[in-house]
Amino acid sequence: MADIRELENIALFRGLSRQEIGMALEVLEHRERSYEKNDLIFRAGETTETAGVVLSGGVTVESNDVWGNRTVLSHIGPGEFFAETYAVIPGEALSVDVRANEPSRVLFLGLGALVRRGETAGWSGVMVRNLLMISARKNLFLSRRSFQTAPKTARGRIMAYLNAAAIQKGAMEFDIPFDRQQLADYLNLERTALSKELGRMAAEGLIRTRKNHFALLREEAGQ
Amino acid sequence: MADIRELENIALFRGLSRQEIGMALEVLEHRERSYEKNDLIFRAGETTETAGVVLSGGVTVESNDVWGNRTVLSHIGPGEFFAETYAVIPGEALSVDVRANEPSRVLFLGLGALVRRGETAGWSGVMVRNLLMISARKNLFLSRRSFQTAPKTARGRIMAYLNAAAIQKGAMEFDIPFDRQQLADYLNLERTALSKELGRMAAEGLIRTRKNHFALLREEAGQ
DNA sequence: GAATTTATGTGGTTTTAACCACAAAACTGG
DNA sequence: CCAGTTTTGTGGTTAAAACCACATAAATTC
Repeated sequence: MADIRELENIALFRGLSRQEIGMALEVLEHRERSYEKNDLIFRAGETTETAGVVLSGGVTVESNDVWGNRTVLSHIGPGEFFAETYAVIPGEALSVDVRANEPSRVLFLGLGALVRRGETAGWSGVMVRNLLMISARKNLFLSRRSFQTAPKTARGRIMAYLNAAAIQKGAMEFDIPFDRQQLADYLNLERTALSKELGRMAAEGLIRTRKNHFALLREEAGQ
Repeated sequence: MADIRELENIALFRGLSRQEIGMALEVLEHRERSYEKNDLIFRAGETTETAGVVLSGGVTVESNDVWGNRTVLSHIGPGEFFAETYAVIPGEALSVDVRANEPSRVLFLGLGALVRRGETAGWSGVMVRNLLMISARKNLFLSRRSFQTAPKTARGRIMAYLNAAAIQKGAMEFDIPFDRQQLADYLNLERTALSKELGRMAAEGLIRTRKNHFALLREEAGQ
């Protein structure tokens, strides 16, 4: 079960005392659940008033059309939210699936209640503002992905992605949360085309990679 | 100058009396400005605590890299917000330019002040919640664009875009806010490739188009 | 640890969009 | 209405990714 200490670092509860977090959990009808790898957490078409917070593990937000084309929109790691957009807009049907990318624990929070409550004073108001920040940051992430998928060449997209990852991790060497297929689906590339381009880049001495571990080898790649 | 009646329909002021809107305008240090076509309103790299509302005309949010590659992220029409994400996150540098797509009037509102004010009760709290809804909806728009740029073929992207436009307008015939170059930059296509594909689609009887007016001619294209 | 499944890489072919040069058409401002 | 500008379309070439079939490697299961 989730410890209050585990929740203190979650952006939604920033600025709240432990006691207030406890009260908030009541109001938000929290519940926790565990998932195995590849379990579906939300399905496109559903509606929800409930958002999820990843406590451990990781989930992917993806869209799958009837022809089997998959688009990976984002990866959500520990402490991060998913489906909060839909929880906040009443009746809006999900346009994405959410899937456990590995064994994961998820805390669900009924944000709909929070937003619809007239009351905005006190910790309730603080949480709405926190939620606004969370939503705004998600905007930035979505924009970022747009820039990573904008280049017309595979190399351009891969570079954009790896650069962003390096900047975010603050290191030239890092793990990514995707396997090859998922990275291809994230960058809107075909898997084997991605593999080939990564091979070429390694041959040119730009990167070194094994599985989901990457190292950027040249300055121009890291900045 | 903006009439209060012009502002009543803006999502940010939903649920506020005219009097409250007046007070809010004070707090938000509103100011209005007009732009000519192609004027830059915000420039990538800047920071702002001020968001914009389009009162008339329209603006585009775009990214331009040093090699001249342009990506059009979105078109903002009357009553809609831009840069509110950056206004809400203190110190976050814009990763996009905002440009007047035609002669436009813009109302600027200092949302930073609103979010940083401790007070969340009363109309101030209502506005924060409205802002959350605005931000959440922008999330949906950004996701939608991701789905429109995800297909690997020009035809797939064009279809995804036109379908979404038809659904949004609730009609099989409509105007789009983009010229050919902008639509190409929105769909991450090369302009002449877009022209050719549109030509092919017209030849196949799928669509009819002249300038920025489009008509979808077959059922399978309209749903 | 053998068998099976899953993930990744490679070669070859085909399709398609980028790219380039230019023509035609539509708009603009005197 | 004309000259100049901007927008849109077309043809041809090239580059690149999609696609397919398969090989290899790694992980998982029993």
